[in-house]
Amino acid sequence: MTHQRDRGTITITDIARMAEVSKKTVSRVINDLPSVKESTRLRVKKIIEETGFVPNPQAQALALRRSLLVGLVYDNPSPQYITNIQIGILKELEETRYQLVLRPAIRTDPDCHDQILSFVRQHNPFGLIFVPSMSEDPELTDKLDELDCHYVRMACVELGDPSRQIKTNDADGAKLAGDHLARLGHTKIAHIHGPESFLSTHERRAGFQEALKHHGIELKPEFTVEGAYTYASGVDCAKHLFRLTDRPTAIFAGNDEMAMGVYRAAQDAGLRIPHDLSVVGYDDTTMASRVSPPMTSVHSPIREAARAIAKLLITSHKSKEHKAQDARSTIHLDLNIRQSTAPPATE
Amino acid sequence: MTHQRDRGTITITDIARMAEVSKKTVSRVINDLPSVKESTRLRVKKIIEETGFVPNPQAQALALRRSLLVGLVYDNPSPQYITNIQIGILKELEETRYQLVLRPAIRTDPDCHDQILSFVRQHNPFGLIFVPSMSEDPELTDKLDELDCHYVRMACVELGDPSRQIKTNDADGAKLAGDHLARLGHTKIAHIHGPESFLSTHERRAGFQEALKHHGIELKPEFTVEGAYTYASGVDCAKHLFRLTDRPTAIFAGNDEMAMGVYRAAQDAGLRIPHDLSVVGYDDTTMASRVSPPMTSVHSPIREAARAIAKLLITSHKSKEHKAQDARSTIHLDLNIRQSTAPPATE
DNA sequence: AATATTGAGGTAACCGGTGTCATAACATAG
DNA sequence: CTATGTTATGACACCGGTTACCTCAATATT
Repeated sequence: MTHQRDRGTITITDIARMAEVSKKTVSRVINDLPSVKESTRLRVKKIIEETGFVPNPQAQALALRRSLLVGLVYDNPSPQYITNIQIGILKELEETRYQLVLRPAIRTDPDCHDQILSFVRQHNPFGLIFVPSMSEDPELTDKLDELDCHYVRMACVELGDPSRQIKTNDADGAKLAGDHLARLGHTKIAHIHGPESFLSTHERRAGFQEALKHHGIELKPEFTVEGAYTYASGVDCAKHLFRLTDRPTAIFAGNDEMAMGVYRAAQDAGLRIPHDLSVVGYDDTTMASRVSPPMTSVHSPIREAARAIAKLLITSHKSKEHKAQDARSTIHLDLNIRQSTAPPATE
Repeated sequence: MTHQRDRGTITITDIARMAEVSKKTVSRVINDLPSVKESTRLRVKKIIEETGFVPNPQAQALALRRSLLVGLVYDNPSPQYITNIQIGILKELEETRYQLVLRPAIRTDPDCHDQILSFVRQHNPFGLIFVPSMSEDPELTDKLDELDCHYVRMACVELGDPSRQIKTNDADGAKLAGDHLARLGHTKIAHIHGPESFLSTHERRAGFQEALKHHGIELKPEFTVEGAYTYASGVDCAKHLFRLTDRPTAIFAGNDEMAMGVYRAAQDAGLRIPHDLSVVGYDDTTMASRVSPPMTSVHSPIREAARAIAKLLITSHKSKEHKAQDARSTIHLDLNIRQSTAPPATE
């Protein structure tokens, strides 16, 4: 007589009874542990299959001190960016039993670390996924190591164990932008970069600078201004550049948000894009293709990168000596050339 | 001698020993249950306070058959919308122990229901939050009722228990749009609405139509076209409208995405906004304020609504007879008038 | 032949809480 | 001063898994 419970959920005890073995043996089968005769293993598996039994996550979490939760730690406020990250991760987690939990953070918040650490201590997540710029905090990762918490990171450069990270190679992306503008014949090229506290700022600026240098063009200090990766800062920085006596004919903005700000400032200043000013963005957001004229932007496959990082979290945990190189090499950057860039107007 | 465990986590047993009471009494204090002498309660509370003890979520979930997970079920793919929803919910959940788990769904997927139901059965979430258009599925909610699963909904109309729902009153929002265009003097007004399968489509269209009627204007069938709430469909629908012999002088799009499509189509057709064509959107996304000219759009406080719905989930569970009217009444819609609307050009 | 090793499997305690029920302490009524 | 509630508290099983440890037979080793 089957003694059904609350929602008629089947437990490991039910399976054990049906297969006429002990709970422990069923547990061995579930976890693919040795010391189970092949015939027994098959018999148990068959019953599990037929009944659709799935081990209770809470009970496992309690016993193993490790839940099925995967925490996504982020601070980038761009909706487009963060939803792409989420979609990528969710895609990878789809067929697994893991659940994605959102852990937004504010890096400047004094108890930002504590919030994450207390989440880890209380909920014993399977692991954490860090995306920029939360991934760039070495102190935090040190603390997590102490707690023996599993995590992987997405970042623009290598920082730590390469087998637990996906590198987005922002410098390479910026090089594409620099190369493109130089080839068009621009020489008076400006760059609006992000805040110094972001590694991507340095990477993108360095890559851009290197590409220009390769073409014998100097990125002048007065043509290099600091924005905040926001629309408003893009407007301000562009206005500043337009006021210079010998204004630039091309601007590479550190991200699309700021590039959109450049569009606005250009319009206000009566500059036509691309005739009077070429603009290149970074991120290739949806907006880039919808503005008028459609904007040239560096495209980074965020979704795929997010999926790869989620995969890494799951696999790197099992096989510690796993090679992440393959995953990393799939991150392919390219420049989406649209109508916001053209050769400089002849005087 | 304190026998520390793995991460030095303190358990209810530790507290019990320190307070010289049984586990059960500590449990009573934690859950604010009666039958605890005031002096005992205070003593236990003090120790809990001092040690920073927090009950283990997995153990509670196992015993109570109810976890601290709150599932967000959505299918709206707009990044801006969904991040606003998330931000609002997270804000409300911040000081609680609940964790937000993402459960994206595809309504047309045949096993969309099964995925949600199996999540519920396996993870025993505290509750689910449904946002449009996932909230409009009566079959699904019936099944959840069977499972005795707690849920709340955000929707544009009332559908079921009002104390477990937040109404966004889309019809009222659309009325604002209709009223605005009519007051400007437009009579040849078109509406690009969403798919018929969305309740918001009907609400917005009805509200818009009613506002026009109030001004003695008819919403002609040939000026009412169906889009898909996407940018591309907006472009197509607008192109169709422009080809009509007596084209409209104003268009109200069912959402900003489609309104952006109208912008593109207008530009391609050489129509200047607002001189040749007035455009009104719905949602008041970030893009609305950044396009050129900045777009008039119906503003709905999504974030606040999301926060309210999360609050409802938590509170309605405790006091079943809780009044949700207050929460609902705070949802205040308004029209953000920008430069995309103007009186029709005189012939 | 005696002993060690291995394989297959079971038993019982445990993870950290909560439910049920019994009981001690105390207050009130008769 | 006992009878009777009521309040405060604890003992113990249980939620559904896992780990540590044990048994027992079959095989390998000396």
